[in-house]
Amino acid sequence: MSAAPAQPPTPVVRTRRARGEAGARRPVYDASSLLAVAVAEFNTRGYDATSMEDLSRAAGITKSSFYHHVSGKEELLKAALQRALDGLFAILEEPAAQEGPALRRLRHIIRRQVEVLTSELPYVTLLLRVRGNTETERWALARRRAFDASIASLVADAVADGEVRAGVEPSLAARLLSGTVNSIIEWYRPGRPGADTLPDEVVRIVSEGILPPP
Amino acid sequence: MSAAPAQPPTPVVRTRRARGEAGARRPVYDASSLLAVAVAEFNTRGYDATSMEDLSRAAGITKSSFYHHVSGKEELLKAALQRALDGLFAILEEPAAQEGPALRRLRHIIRRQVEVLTSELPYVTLLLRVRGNTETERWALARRRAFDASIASLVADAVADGEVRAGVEPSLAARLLSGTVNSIIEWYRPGRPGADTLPDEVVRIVSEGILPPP
DNA sequence: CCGTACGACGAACGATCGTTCGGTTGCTGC
DNA sequence: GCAGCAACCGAACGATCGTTCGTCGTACGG
Repeated sequence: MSAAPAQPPTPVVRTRRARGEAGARRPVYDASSLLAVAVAEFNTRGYDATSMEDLSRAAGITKSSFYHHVSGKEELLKAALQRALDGLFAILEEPAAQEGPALRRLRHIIRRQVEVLTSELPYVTLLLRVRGNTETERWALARRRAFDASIASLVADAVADGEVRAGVEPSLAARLLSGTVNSIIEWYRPGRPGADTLPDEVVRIVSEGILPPP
Repeated sequence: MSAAPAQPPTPVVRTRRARGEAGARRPVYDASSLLAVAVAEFNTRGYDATSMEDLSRAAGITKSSFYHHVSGKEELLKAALQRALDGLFAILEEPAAQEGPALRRLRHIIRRQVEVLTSELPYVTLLLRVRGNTETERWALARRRAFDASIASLVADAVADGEVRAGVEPSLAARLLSGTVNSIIEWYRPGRPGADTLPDEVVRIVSEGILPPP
């Protein structure tokens, strides 16, 4: 499997070994840097199609060495999904997401969701592709559904308050809203110009529409 | 792998054997019915996580029997992707997609794309999840990009004609447009009420927006 | 300058992968 | 009623999967 183009003997970005004040040594790879490498591989080949051999090769060490730092494949997945979910759920805890009229809260959440999608792109990408094969994946799916349900409930509130134009079924609007925002992971890549204006542009587009009304 | 909940010994829907007029026998399973079974499994577990054992069990026969009907796993994938791509590209050949002002053509294509997405749901779902690990997957990815490029070009034409409201960057609008439409596969399931009105609702929402302007 | 702890490594484990093969069964056309 | 063939099955193949283990080299604390 994973007949993807074999990458060249990837140069490894090692966090230089540093001595702690108490004399404790730090590993050459910290857990988060190996996680970043692994998530990048997961996203290009897909989680199931990525072997531990692929991961260790991308990190520049052998498979057995890789296991010296991580506990297993699924633990890597869980850590990545945890990070993505933490970023998303933290949005709901912000004051601007909890106070004020539903429509205003909704717009704030969408703007922040775009920001988290772009800043935590690899982790959220992995989250949005989970299928539910293992217990870890099912847990992530359930948490993700809970997040979407929060937004859907907010859309329903906005409709009930008369803040959203009539004729739009709330559940359909919420689904298309989430779908539109989440689709950003399919094309956004960090470092492109105008990335800082993206959140506002997205909020504007879901508000005004893409095409003009007929 | 594929620790997904083991389904009960699935009852098999066999197309009853029929004698052809010329005396040719038809197999108990025709190729398309086995393809449908396989694609359904691919979509629930993911292509890589689905084993040939899973497919044959879903069809109600053993793995070796399954190979009597199909030539291999990747051939199944290719046939499914072919069907999805054929459905999408056929839209571009319709007269209403080739004649008239860009905005009108665009709206027609979107409406038809929603229809194809729902009528060919399993196949399009598989197409939208392809990652590019094998030559077949890369071929499907390239064809899909060509389809998206056609729509993006049409959006650019509409903007150039002054038919789309100002302030929307054409490439961003096109990407969010495709993302919105494609996200339907994440939640649409056949047989739900109001399915026939979905295409028009989607066209309306991408035209008027989801939330009211601030 | 030595002892040790840790990072890296090769080899191998059982399991499962996609695929093949030879043989059995039961219906069909003649 | 017999020959033939399509459908089916059990068993096994080489490969690769995720994971484990014992060992080696070496940089660092003492």
